[in-house]
Amino acid sequence: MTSTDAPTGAPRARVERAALELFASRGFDAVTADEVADAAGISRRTFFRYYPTKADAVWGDFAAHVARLEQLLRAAAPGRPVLATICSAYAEVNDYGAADLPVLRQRMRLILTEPALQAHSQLRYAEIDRVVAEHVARSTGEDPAGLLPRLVAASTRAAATTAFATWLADERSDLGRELHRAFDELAAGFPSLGG
Amino acid sequence: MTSTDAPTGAPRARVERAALELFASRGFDAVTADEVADAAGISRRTFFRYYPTKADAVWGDFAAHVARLEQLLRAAAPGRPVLATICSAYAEVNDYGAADLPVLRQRMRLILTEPALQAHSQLRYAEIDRVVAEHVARSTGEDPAGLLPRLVAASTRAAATTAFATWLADERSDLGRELHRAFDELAAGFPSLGG
DNA sequence: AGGCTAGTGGCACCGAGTGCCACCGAGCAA
DNA sequence: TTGCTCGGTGGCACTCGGTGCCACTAGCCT
Repeated sequence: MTSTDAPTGAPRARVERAALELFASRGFDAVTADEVADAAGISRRTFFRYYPTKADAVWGDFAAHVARLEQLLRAAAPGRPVLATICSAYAEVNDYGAADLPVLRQRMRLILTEPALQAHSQLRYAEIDRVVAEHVARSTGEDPAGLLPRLVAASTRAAATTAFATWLADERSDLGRELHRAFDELAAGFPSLGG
Repeated sequence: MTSTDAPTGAPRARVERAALELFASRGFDAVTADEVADAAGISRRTFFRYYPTKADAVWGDFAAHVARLEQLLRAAAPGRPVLATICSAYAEVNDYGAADLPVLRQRMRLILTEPALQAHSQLRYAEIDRVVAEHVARSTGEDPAGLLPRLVAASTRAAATTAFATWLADERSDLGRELHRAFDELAAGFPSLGG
């Protein structure tokens, strides 16, 4: 992802790389938007035209991410268990090639550890939750705003972010495997808790 | 909660009421910190000494909230199922008298609908997650940073916020009942999903 | 009285975002 | 070539959240 050469794709990628690098080395709050803009060779004003927020520079083309997730969910086999479908969709959307993994790690480390980005992430997650809740609603015939669709969306997202966290903590782990471990626990009502 | 008369408790409560009222009527972003301070009869500078952030004025004494949750979890019967303990703790911490319910509704509506507050809430939730994860770690003998404690903390919090959302959507619903509905689904692996 | 302390307010500053306008370059018509 | 529009850019000034600093006041103690 984020490596498409759409019209004016190149400068955006430059900004994103500069931002990630600066934030990772000096901390999100300690880097001003001016510095990111300078490092990317554009003006501060243009930076805020590319990304509505300093935080948004960390998330690549997130709208495409969500769109892809939605596509996967819509294309899923109708008979398949809902949680399995959601797990596969999460796994596939986050299936990066080995070359892109370092950037993903850098990005996720920032999002999960920097308070400002942690806060901002809730707004991005809400878009994901909407898409997942709609899928659950389609699968069960319930209202997307009802308890079950919302709950499944929120819990699966919780599983996904938890998987990301444990994946980050272990340099050698595999993201897909962590996702499955988390979803398996969730789907079975946390059997590892015992009683 | 938040109705204790601790030293200098009164002015803080005035600020909180003014903030809640203004934010609810005109929207969080449309109200400046100056306006809240004026409405509460204090200076802007003092406002930011009471609350480190405009958003924090919406959450009452949240630290006490978390402390109470932690106490309940520590005092729980050791043999009891972990999820049941967590559900009870959430329910008890959020068990308000009828007189305080309107304020709670106002507060939660703001937190769940205003984007800026939605983002900020993630930082508060992280404190809750820490406490819950530690409880799970104590109960299972695992590392609090491991997958299971983190996952249970994140999923139960997801259940709680979902319960809040459905509670908000129905004027006549009972928060405790919504919490139990959500936790029951979660603990049983979402039986309502069917297969 | 003098002195200490806690709480307050005012002031100046930084940084994120935004609206506005001026500029520049590519295309296109005459 | 000249003149035109037009999308992308940069500069500028402004609002607002948040912070550091200092001066002031009210108690309170001896």
